[in-house]
Amino acid sequence: MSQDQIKELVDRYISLSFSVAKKGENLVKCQIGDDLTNDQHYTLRYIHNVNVCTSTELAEVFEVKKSAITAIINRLWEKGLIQRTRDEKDRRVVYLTLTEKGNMLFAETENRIHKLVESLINRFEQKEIEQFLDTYEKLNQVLTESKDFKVEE
Amino acid sequence: MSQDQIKELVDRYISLSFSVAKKGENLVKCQIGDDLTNDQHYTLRYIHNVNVCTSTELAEVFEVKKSAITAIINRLWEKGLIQRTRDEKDRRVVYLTLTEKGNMLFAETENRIHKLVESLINRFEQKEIEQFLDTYEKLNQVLTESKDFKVEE
DNA sequence: AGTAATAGTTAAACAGTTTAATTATTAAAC
DNA sequence: GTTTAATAATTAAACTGTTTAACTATTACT
Repeated sequence: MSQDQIKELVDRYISLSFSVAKKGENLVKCQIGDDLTNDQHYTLRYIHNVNVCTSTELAEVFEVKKSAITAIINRLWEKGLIQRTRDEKDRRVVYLTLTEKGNMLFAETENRIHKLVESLINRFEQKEIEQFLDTYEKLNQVLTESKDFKVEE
Repeated sequence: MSQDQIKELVDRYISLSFSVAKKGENLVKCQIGDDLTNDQHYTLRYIHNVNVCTSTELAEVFEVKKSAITAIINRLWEKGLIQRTRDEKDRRVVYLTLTEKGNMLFAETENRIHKLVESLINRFEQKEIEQFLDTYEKLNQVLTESKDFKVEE
């Protein structure tokens, strides 16, 4: 691959990833409505998937500081969507789970997002999506491995 | 495509897009350093590409309200990276351009991001990237057309 | 001339973020 | 065993980015 070809691919990727991220976020926000923010929904999704977790775990997964998690969990807790339970063995630990209300709201919201994504996916051939997702998955892996990428001077 | 197949593809896409976005943002942030935020860099990139623009144009492109643009432009202006010039014909309009300093900082930062993305892209076959970007581009188009998607009840 | 619309800003309020300090608890060292 | 480390979570202050609503200045319409 020549330098020019690489530069062109890099440029294309950078502007596409920016544009797709912005537009995707906005569309998701429309589906979620006013009860939750996107980040709050993502948080509910994670807890829903793992069933139980801690702030430390969320901070690692979302790659933010624990105090950022405390803030977001506080807001979900104030809305009655999340339960905090202290570990009786190790009383430093607080387990996070969804309340009944949290589960309901998540299910509703997730359903709308599913319908949105389904309507997007239906615009493609199955084969094309699968290829796309395969590369996307690989990209996700490469991003994980590049976590400590440094430009050599 | 069966319902289950669709559901699986949708699930895969949702979690991947979330994960890739988060990790990508974090990697970019590492390259940008402490002089700029990601959004500030994106703003500089847009102005750099079009050379001259207005707040209204930025608000449309970024899909945010104009007051959000005022805030971000103020911060870039305070750092001496952006120039504001009133239109002499229509004195309501303010043209935004990069200052010398803005151009320099953008070039430096963009260069580091380019090297990052290049290192990512090099992990793939050229053919695979091109296919991926083609679908990504189509997705971007579909997202634009879906701007007013509503779930039918 | 008088009313609409447009471009941009300001102010208040909120979500999400970081850094630094703090509390409570457990683990390790000696 | 007591003291020192480390860990889990929270709090407080500060900042960025966002929206809504009100406002200023200017231009366009009728």
